[in-house]
Amino acid sequence: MKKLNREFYSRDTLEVAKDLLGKYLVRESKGKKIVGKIVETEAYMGTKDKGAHTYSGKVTPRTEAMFGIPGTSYVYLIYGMYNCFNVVTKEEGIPEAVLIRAVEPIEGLEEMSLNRFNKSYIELKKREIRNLTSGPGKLCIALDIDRSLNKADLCGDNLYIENPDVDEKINIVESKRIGIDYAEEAKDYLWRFYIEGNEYVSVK
DNA sequence: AATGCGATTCTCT
DNA sequence: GAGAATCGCATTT
Repeated sequence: MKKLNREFYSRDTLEVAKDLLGKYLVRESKGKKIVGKIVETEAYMGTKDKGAHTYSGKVTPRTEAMFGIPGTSYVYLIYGMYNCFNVVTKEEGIPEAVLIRAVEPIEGLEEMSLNRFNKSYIELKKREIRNLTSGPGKLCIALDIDRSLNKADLCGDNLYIENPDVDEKINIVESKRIGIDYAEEAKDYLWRFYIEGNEYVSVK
């Protein structure tokens, strides 16, 4: 059983965020399979986190997904044009989630390239290859993830996460989260995790 | 009904 | 390193 089950997600959010590093995010749509290795994550800790959408604790149309069952998705629109993909964790009613900030392209390179730059993978410049999936908005474009996948079940078949066949040793770096300067003391929490030395991490 | 702005990315300089 | 693009949501009138 390679696919991560509900129990994996039904744990402490910081643990899930770290354990997701090195796992394979799989997207199946239109008969195509796209796979990226998760290399960067951020934890958002519900009502005690000023950086989280759910800090107020109120259920709203946008944040409703974060209150859902662990192992489902929370996809939201940011800056009017980009989607961000999160994994809902902990337990139903506790609005915590892990933002997937970057993946490393593994399989379906041609499909990713077409989604991102509308041209073939072999035509990409080095810079474009590095920018395929090195950010939360970028990976959503590459893996064809949008808000139609909000509240999707990650224990299903369209979008899921699995263990790689051979897991390699990784060093995890802990650092401050990106883009939440308004979050007062919470902006300094070391709730961002990434694989040391990986080229696809968005901010080193 | 109106307002203000963001868990980003891209393109320039 | 700075500025633009762009719109749904949360909050305020």
